[in-house]
Amino acid sequence: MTLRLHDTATRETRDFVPLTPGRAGIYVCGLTVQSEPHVGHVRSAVNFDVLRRWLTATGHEVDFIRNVTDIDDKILAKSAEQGVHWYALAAAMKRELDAALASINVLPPTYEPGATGHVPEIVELIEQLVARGHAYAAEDGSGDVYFDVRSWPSYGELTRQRVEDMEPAGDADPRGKRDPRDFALWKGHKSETEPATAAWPSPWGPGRPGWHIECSAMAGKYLGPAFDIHGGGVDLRFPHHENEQAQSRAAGRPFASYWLHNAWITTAGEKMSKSLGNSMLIPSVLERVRGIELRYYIVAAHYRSHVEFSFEALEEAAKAFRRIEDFLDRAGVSAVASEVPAAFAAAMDDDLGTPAAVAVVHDLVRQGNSALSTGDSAAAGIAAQVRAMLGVLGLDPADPAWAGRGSDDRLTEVVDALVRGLLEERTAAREAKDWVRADAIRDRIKAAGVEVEDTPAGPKWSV
RNA sequence: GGUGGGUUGGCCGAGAGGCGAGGCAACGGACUGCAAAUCCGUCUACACGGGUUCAAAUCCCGUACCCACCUCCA
Repeated sequence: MTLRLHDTATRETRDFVPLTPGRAGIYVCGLTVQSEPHVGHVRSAVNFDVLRRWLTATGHEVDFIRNVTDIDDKILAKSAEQGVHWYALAAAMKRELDAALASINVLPPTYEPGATGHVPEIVELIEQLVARGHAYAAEDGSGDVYFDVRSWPSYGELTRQRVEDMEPAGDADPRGKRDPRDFALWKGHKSETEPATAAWPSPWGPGRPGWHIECSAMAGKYLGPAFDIHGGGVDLRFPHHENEQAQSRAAGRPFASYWLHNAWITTAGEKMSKSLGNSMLIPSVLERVRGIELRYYIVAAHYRSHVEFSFEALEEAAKAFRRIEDFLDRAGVSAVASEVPAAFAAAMDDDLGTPAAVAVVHDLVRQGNSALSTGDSAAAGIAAQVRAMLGVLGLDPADPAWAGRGSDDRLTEVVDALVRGLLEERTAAREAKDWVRADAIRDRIKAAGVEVEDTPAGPKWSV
């Protein structure tokens, strides 16, 4: 069976056929580093991380490029408000993003280019577009350069919209545009309002890149004129991805073969960016659940399904994940199977059907628990398969990526030593059938937040 | 106005013509000194109104409501 992906450009789920067999080039639009990352932001990263891991697991060599927009209107506006350098704000937010992604085990991209480091490539691409008659310098002397939407007949093809039907940007300043729908490739420097550091030299005078052009330039540089998969959030389909494709194709580059878009996470029906309090920011969410549990929550929903975020649902997901973890604990440290079960592979091949894939994990967990309770030796093999599946989803609790998060090893040793003494007393009481005393000890430990379970192998404690 | 998506059991969340995804919660049973964990079982749902079909949550027509995008957005 081969991987099938839902291509939002054609609205079809079709076989993934890489341009070069055994290789996959993926470009994902990352974040504009202008504020702290929230749950919605990391969903996109997790979704495409799962795609990457599955392609890798099925024998592809993956080139995974995720950009970071480190200069734009918002960064400039926010930094001005806060009285800091724009690059200081961008760098600080980039560190927050890195920390958030690391906390949920999102693999670092093969390379993570930023717009500010690719001005020459951007300028070169704009020059190509001007030379081909698809872009023009603004006639108002602003130093802006615009893409000429009317010069590119297939503009709108990605989102199946006709230029005439598009709502003209009423609020936008038409400046030197030939058509209100033309968009900026290059933004001339505004020396009276913008810092001098936010400008780079260009044939059209000092300025900075427009938002869309950076992705075309960087995808082209690292993945070539044609590459396999372009990803991002649904909101980026238009205008961002439409414009990226128009720019790239107008410059003679075939661009992406498949377009993948992840759906939103909302709160109370609203976009997170609108309703956002601090509680949806990653550090606060991680005060409620562990990173691996947050990741499970994201992975358990299909990437194209809208998710209504709630802490109740998140905590429920955490419980479901602990069931998987508990099984692995009970089964003991195991190997990782080299192959994933066929039902799991089939689910993943079907447009990354992680919900069905997670259901397969749970089926195996139940079988494994059953084997453990009857002393069946199959349990170890099942645990190895479970670990293999979790690995693909980035959810293997034994992955060193999770180490050091959630529990401190030295502290665990200290607690273990203290609790063990009490448990020995309790065991003695139980052997003497002194249930009152045994339960009193268990209650005392519980009052400190430690649960005790009696297992055939003796008492076990957990926080 | 244009474009795309949605409405599934107490809850979360899959599925896309027949064969009950999975989890959480609840209830019953097994196990246990009692628990916990685990296992077995129970709870038979698809917004509404028509239609097609031997068979519809799934296809078609209509209606209602919700969400996203239309140049800041993951």
